[in-house]
Amino acid sequence: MIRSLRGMNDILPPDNARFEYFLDTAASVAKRYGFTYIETPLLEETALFKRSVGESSDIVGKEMYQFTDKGDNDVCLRPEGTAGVVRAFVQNKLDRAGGIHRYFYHGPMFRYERPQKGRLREFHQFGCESFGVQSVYEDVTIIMMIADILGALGIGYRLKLNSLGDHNCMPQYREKLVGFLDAHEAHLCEDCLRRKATNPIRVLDCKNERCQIIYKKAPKLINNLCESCNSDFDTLKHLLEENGIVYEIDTHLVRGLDYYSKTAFEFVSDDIGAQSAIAGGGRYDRLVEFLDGRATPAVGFAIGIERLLELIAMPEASREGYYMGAMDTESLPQIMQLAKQKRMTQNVIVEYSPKSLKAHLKGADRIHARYCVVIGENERTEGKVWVKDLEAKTEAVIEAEAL
RNA sequence: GUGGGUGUAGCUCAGUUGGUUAGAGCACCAGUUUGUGGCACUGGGGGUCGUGGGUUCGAAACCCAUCAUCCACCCCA
Repeated sequence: MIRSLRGMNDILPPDNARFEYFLDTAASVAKRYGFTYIETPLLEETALFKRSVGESSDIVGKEMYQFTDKGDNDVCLRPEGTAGVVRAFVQNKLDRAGGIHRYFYHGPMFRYERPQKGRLREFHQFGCESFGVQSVYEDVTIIMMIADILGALGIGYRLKLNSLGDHNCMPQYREKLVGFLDAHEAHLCEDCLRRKATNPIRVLDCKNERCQIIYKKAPKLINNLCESCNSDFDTLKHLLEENGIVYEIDTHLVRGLDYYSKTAFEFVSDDIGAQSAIAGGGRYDRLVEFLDGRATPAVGFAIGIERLLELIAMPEASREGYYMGAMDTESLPQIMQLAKQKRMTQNVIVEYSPKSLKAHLKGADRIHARYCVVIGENERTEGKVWVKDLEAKTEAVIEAEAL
């Protein structure tokens, strides 16, 4: 038997209903916030991700589905959504057009990782990207939008917040931190020594207890922000408070992708296992430039759809649609015609084998149909149909055209 | 990439210190006699016990390998 590849799943009932419900909900909220749908290719030039996500990240370093195509191009399946949207933004010269551009997207992402609960090799994200707004108010709006989406789905969460500084204060802080790490080099774990060289900010996220004890005394980025970063972060916090959004500051929140600056946030759930991040994002003011566009401030996020699925509170399923059947072979053609008519506006399932009324009712009930329509000999000779509303438990024999 | 757990019916799982035709519940199909659903009852279909070796008179069970899957580390959505 041929199986799907490891970490790549089919989405079947009943999860597909949740999946669809999530997309409907998220897209309609995003539209209310002025975002429009954008679709970009699943396959992109490898260089795009190297330059945006960053070579020091695990995603680019070891998790990409990368290969050479028949035209000898170095390509890979997208491991995340932002890079492609930014590429599209630049390629279509929207950076030069000026103004504000807001997009949302959804679709599969690919990362070659060892699968576990909440972590797949092919998974789906819903994300938004906003271009051209410098104001931290946009960051707040985006966070409120995620809260709206999660709220509409009945999903509880904790919001973690941090500021990563900008090209002004971050490099200075980095130096300060490296100085601190040099002073404690003898006591650091191997991973941290490696991180010190590649991406020193990441050491703060180290799970090693001995390292964490040391880092308690490490300089904190949040205390080393420049004036504008600091005041933006304050504004962000105040606005969130005023809008009733509870957050916690997590100075160790260092998004894994290199392009973030200033605002970084992560929505986590405590109910879904070790892979607890359900949404993450932040500001990436330099990324458009990195991808050869004109400097454009931007902020965005992505939601991991599979991680939400089991948390979604679905609206109660009600009886829906029609079940149609005949009691004798002669009546079957009429059922087919009735079904054709009704399908202009309604869901209709037709039972093709003639059977007793009782058996039809059983069948209609099993598929949760609202109405059971049956034609027997009596109805056929009179040009009528028998209809029962399985919810109201009422029934009637009516003219076929009146159905 | 590293560690641990688990593979028996469509699903959830039993299966005694190795013993004869491998079971249950749910689901599915059919029936319970005149044209009335959910309940109940009766019957039925469906399994090369993940795969390949080995030990044994005999393996679903014990051993080895392999594959798959799950969980965790790592990292992240």
